[in-house]
This record gives sequence, structure tokens and C-alpha cells, in this order.
Amino acid sequence: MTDGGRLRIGELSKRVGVSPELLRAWETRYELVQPERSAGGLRLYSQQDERRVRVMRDRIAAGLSAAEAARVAKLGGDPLARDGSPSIPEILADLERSFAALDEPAAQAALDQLFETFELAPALSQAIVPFLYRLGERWAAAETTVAHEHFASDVIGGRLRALARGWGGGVGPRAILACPPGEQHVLGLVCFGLALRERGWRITYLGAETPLDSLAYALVEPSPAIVVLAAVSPQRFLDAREDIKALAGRVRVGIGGAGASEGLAAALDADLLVGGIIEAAASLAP
Amino acid sequence: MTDGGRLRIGELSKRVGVSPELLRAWETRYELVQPERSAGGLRLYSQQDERRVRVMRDRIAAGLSAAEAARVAKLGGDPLARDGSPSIPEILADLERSFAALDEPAAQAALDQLFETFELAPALSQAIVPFLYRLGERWAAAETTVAHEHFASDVIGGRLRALARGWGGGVGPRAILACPPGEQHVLGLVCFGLALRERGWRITYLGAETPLDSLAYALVEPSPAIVVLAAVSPQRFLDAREDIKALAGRVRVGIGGAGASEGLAAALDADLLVGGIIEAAASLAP
DNA sequence: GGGCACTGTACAGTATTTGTCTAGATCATG
DNA sequence: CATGATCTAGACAAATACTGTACAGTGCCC
Repeated sequence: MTDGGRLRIGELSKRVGVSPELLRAWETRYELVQPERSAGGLRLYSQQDERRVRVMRDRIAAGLSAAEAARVAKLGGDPLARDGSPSIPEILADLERSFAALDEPAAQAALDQLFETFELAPALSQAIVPFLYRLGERWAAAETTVAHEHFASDVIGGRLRALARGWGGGVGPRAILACPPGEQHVLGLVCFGLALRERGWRITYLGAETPLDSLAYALVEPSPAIVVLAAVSPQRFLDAREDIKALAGRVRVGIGGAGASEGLAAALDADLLVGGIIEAAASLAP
Repeated sequence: MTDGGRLRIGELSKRVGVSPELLRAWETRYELVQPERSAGGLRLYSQQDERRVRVMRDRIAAGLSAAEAARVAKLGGDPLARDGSPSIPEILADLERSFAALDEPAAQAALDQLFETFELAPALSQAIVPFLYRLGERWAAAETTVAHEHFASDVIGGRLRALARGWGGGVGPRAILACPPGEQHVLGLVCFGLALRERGWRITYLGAETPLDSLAYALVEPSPAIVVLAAVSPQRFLDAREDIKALAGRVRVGIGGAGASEGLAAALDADLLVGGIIEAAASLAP
């Protein structure tokens, strides 16, 4: 996933202080980690694997049973209870400061911290999405300049796009992601795409302001299991009402974002994506 | 000993502290380096080869396996075109095919090829910028769907943002990059920012549709040497005419993109950025 | 207490990874 | 042209890892 280089079992064992035998036992018994394999079959552990092992180890030290600790570790761990590592609020404060100063390298460093310390799902749902939400609020309240808002959106968007690399490949069902015409806010949709990707979906991302009739071609070639539309204003959905209903006649359509609601979904023959991005992604059968 | 800065195996071995046998093993086993050969077949290592070997050596010391260390060392990007590598037209044809099929992994692979085979400057000016130009043309002529155009823009934009990582740091003069209100086409501007970065500039990138009055704050903190505005239509510049002139009274302003022209620059008290992105970047004093 | 699941550890036999070494031929250069 | 450096191809051995199974200690339930 991320590239600091993957570790073999001996090196990981040294770094986290857990014996190789136990690492293998945790893998087979709890599916704590899913290391890649070398051509010859040696385990290659990612940063995420290392994170999970550390959480597992700490939870056991804190008194949890191994099975319970594994469950917690696989959920991404408790974001608040990590020794030495910064908490999400600390990282977000760093991020705020960096963006306020238009300091791109500092912002990248804060994002590095975030993605190194936390797994993708909690990093997105508990840090990035709330941050974007607050950014939008402050923008609406004119508490930040457009320049600052653009700057922050661009840096975060760039990182999310980097994480999204390759999300169109694999073997899972395909989801097409787009915003209706007039809708510019794409980052929440990208986060949702990443959450889907974590669950094995293949993503075809079309982005902001996509005329829905132009989706026709995308529906045939590798036929998608769902088309997800996102908007922050209900009006975007209403403006595209006829197109969405026509689309819903051909393929399952999900709507999400602040502009989506149950009534709207019913009126559009679409499914409402409920809850945060993680829950919404989980609610779509893989 | 050296031939145009190139080292033979014994000299490289002494410099990096890795035996010649091991250097050859790393080359055959991991393709860590691809030294040129003398007429007689002796290896001639470039500076980049030396860098890679140092990275490899250091990563192994840090606990990575040789195979992983090599993978990481090779990520550093290699600027030199090599024999047997595909040409730019071939890569662009691949890219076209991938985008037409909405095949993201294939598109990423083609972009990998591009950036592995060519240095950043020619990759941008001879491949990416012309590709974007053609994409825009075909979009205007309705020869491609909006979905395809969005898809391609997003993938390329994501890669460019990844290349841009850290471009706000360093010690060079600062350039602020933005598009005037109404202007959505940012990728050319991002390419220009990367070209500037190659020449040592620090970049503060604000992106599409930036109200110019919101730049005020960005002008003070780390004071920029220039503000570059880009648009594909002259109207965007004209609409923001007063703001641009006010801006030009406080800081050097450059205008570029298809919408910029000599007359417009004169009317706006701005400098016209002439030529391709590489020439334009070179024309700005470092 | 007896049975049982949970959990960490151990071992045997095989396989992979990787640095080093060899042998004989070729290259570069004073 | 003699000498030292370098070439290719392959072999080799130490360290490390793999799979599968076994075993001992702990705590829980009936």
C-alpha cells in the first residue's frame, strides 16, 4: 500500500517485539494481518499490518483477550489510545495550522502522520471527512478565504488521488462514482470510493459535474453494479431528476452526500446511502 | 577512471562500500541499475545508479530484505530514456486506449512508462500537455463524452498532484498559481507549476476559480515573487480585469494559457508567459 | 474435578533468499 | 604484450522462513 518498504517476518518481529511464531498464529487464528507473499512465499508485511500488530499487542497488554484484541485491531484500533503516536485531534490541529499558513510541506507531513498512524478507514472517517466538513462550514460562514479553502482542498485531494491509485483494477464489482451537474464538491465522494475500494470494489471515478447522459457508455463495457451520485445540495439531484430516474431504470443508483435524503431517494428510484462513508460502503453488498 | 562522470565497477564499489560481485548480483537479480556498457562490455555506472545503490544499501541496513530494498530504491524515478523503451507516441496511444476503455490501471501503467522513461520536463511538455490539448479539442468538438474527459482529467490530475508533492518547500522564490473565477481548466497550470519547481521555485497552488481578492493574505506571509494566472478563454481575464490590475500594482503578475495574449497582458499590467510550459518557466528568472 | 477451548511456544523437515566464490575468457592500458 | 580489472555463468552455504503439528498453561463451564 504505502511505500516505506514491506517487512519480512523476522524484521517485523524485531520491530514490534512479537515472535514470528506468534505472528503466524495471529494471522491464521484471527486473520489479524494479510501480508503479501514474495515469489517464494515469504510473508511481506505492510505498514498497515505493522500497525495492526502493534494495536493487538497493546490491547493484550491492556488486558483484552487475544480474540477481542484482534477484533479491535482489525477495526483500525482505538484512535485515542496509542502511546507515543499523535492523536487525530493533534494531527488535525497541525493540519489546520499548515493550511492557514499555506504551508504545503507541513500539511503533507501532517497527512503523512495521519496515514502512518491510522488505518485508512478511521483516517478518512474520523479525520479527513470531518475536516472537509468543517472546511465547508467555515467557507459558508466566510471564516476562511477562498484561497485557503482551495489550497487545502487541493492538497488533500492530491493525497486522496494518490491513495486511489489502481482502484479501478481487481476483481470485485464495479461502482461508478460521479457528481450531478452543478456539483463541485468531490472529496467526500473520493473518500467514499476509497472506502468501497477497501471492501474490494472496483471504482470508476468520473468526478464533478458529470452530465448523466454521458454515463451511457460507461454502463456497458464493464457493467457496473451501482452508480453512486453525490451532492451537497438537494437541488443538484432535483435538477437532474429525469436523468437520474432514467438511469435508475437501467442500473442500481445510490445517492449520498448532504443533499441526499430518504424522500429524495424514493422520488428518484434510488437507494439512499446512510451513515458515514464507512457504514455506507459496508451497506453495499460486496 | 571516469568517463563523462561514469564509473567502472571497481570505483563505484569503493565509493559505496559494496563489493563488485554484489553490485552485479543486485543488477541481475533486481535490475537495481542498468549501467551503460563500454565498447568492450565494461559496466559504466551513472550518478543515478550510484544513488540507487546507496539507497539500496541504506534500506538493507534499516532491516528491509534485498528484494524490498531494491523495489524502494527503484521508486526514486529514473530520468534517462533507455533503449528499448517505448516512444512518446506509443505511450500516448496506450493512454488513449486506456482512457477510451475507462481502464484506470492501464492508464496508470502507461503513465508509469512515461515518467520512468522520460525526464519530467519532456514528459510534461511533449506528452501530457499535448494530450491535454487534444483532449480539450475533442471535448469542444463533442468527439468524446464528458464522462471520458472527466475520467482522463482525474487520472492525469492525480498523477500530477503526486508529482507536485512537496513543491511548496525549499528555498527558491515563491510563485502563486491560480485560475481566475470561471476558469476550470487547471491541469496546464499544474504542469507549469511542476516546470517551475524543476527550476527551483516554491509553488503555492490555489487552483480553479480563485477570486483574486482572496489572494491578499497569500501575498504577505511568504511574499511571492510572482502570481501566475492561467485561463483558456480571454474572457476570464477580462472579467477579472480590475482585480488583476489591482493585483499587478502589488506584485508581479504573469498570465498564461490559451486565453492569454500580448495585448491582454499589456492591458492588465501583467507579463505574458510565452511559449510552452518549459520555455515559460525558463523565462522567469530563478 | 473433568472436559474443553484459548493461547503462546516448540520442533521437524523443507524451501527461499542472498552474499560470496570459482573458473575461464575478455578488456584496458602503460 | 603483460598485467590487473572486469566479464559471464553457475555453484554454494548461512541465515531465514514456510507448513503442519504438537504441547503446556490458563481459565471457564457443567
